[in-house]
Amino acid sequence: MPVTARREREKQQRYEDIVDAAEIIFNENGFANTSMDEIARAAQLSRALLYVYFKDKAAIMRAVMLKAMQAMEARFANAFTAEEAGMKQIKGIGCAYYAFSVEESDYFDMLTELNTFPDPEEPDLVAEGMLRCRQNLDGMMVQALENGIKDGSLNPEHIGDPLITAYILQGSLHGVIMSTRKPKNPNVAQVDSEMLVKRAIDMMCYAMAA
Amino acid sequence: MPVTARREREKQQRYEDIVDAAEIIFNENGFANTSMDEIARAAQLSRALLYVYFKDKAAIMRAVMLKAMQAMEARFANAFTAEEAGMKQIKGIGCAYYAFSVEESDYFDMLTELNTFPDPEEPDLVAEGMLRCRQNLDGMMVQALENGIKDGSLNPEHIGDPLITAYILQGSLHGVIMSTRKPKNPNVAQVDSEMLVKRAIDMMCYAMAA
DNA sequence: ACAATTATTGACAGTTTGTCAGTTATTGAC
DNA sequence: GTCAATAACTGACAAACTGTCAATAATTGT
Repeated sequence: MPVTARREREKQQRYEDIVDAAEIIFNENGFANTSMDEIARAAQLSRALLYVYFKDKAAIMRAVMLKAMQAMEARFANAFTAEEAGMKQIKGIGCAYYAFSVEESDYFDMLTELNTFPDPEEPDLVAEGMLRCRQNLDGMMVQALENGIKDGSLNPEHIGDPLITAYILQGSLHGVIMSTRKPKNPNVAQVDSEMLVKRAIDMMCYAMAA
Repeated sequence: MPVTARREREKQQRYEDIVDAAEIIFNENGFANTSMDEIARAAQLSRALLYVYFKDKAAIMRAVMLKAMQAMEARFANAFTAEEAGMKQIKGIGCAYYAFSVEESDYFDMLTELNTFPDPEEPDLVAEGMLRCRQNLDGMMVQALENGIKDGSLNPEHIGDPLITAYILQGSLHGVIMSTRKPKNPNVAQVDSEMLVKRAIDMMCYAMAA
């Protein structure tokens, strides 16, 4: 009689209901302009119940951010397995990052916010999930770089420590895409952002090519 | 009888008092955890008076962000004028950016936040100042790139449209530095961030070199 | 001296937050 | 089926914060 198990499943379901509802509202109004009341209404629950499942609004936000990271991880994995050669894998991951930023732009923006978002007071399951996700992302990049060194498509001299290079690639690509997303600078708004990002990817690849 | 002028100066002074006080509190507690009351107390003014000078808390934040941009602009200008050759100017600006992120890290973090910060409902003097600042930044980068093409230190084929390349350089460098600043990823925390950033600069320069 | 203008503030109404005592629903034992 | 125990859920409260406005205080020119 797995009654405990069913309870557990229902609890999990409520949790996801809340996160799914919050995701919509956050994307509509932004984190700061969203109240717990709105989330509760969207999830058809009482506001007080939200506090049973989450410490506060920021904790809900982090749960949504984890979803965003996992969505990106899936795209990275697709791009990674679609190619054999290291250079092509790197380029593929770069393009996947850009596609992600266009096709799941809300998630991309959440990952941008994550950079300035406060960490939880005490690590929880969400933080743990984020960490695993990050490690997977890093792992794929490192693997691709090592592949490229082995298969001769990348220059080991230019890459040095693959982990460091992976950080550089991720950071710079995120920065470039980010700078084209909310164009407070009217000049940037006018440029073709796809071309710009592709050029950035090409520059990095050129700098690493054998 | 420049009594009006003195009034104007005093008004300007109050304005700056508020911004200076807010800057400290924001950096201590973060924007979200700062109340108008705290700012008012720090500036030794009544809370209501803040609303005479600023529409709301976000407007004060934007004023601080403008200061941050101007601080960075000054560093860019120093680096730019310190060199003659285009390549050296670009590299110098890159290093200045990193130095800025270390020596004025609070300002750097504010500029990171600026990416996800809401724009004012209606453009004001602060927004105008930011725009000018951005144009100056872009202008210096473009100038340096054009210098490099003229003096043969940079490869025009690899640069293409200097403005596009300027955006790429700024975006990617900001992204790389940002990714090393709040290391939610414990691995990143362990790496030598100066080395990492310098390597990123070298990669970009290598990709543009003649 | 005083009317007019400008600067400043106290205090109010409206939101939102986090909590907790209390209510309702579900379960397993008998 | 009944009922005590446990779990799920909620109404309602105190505290904090926001933005505004009428009222007060200070400064100016006449």
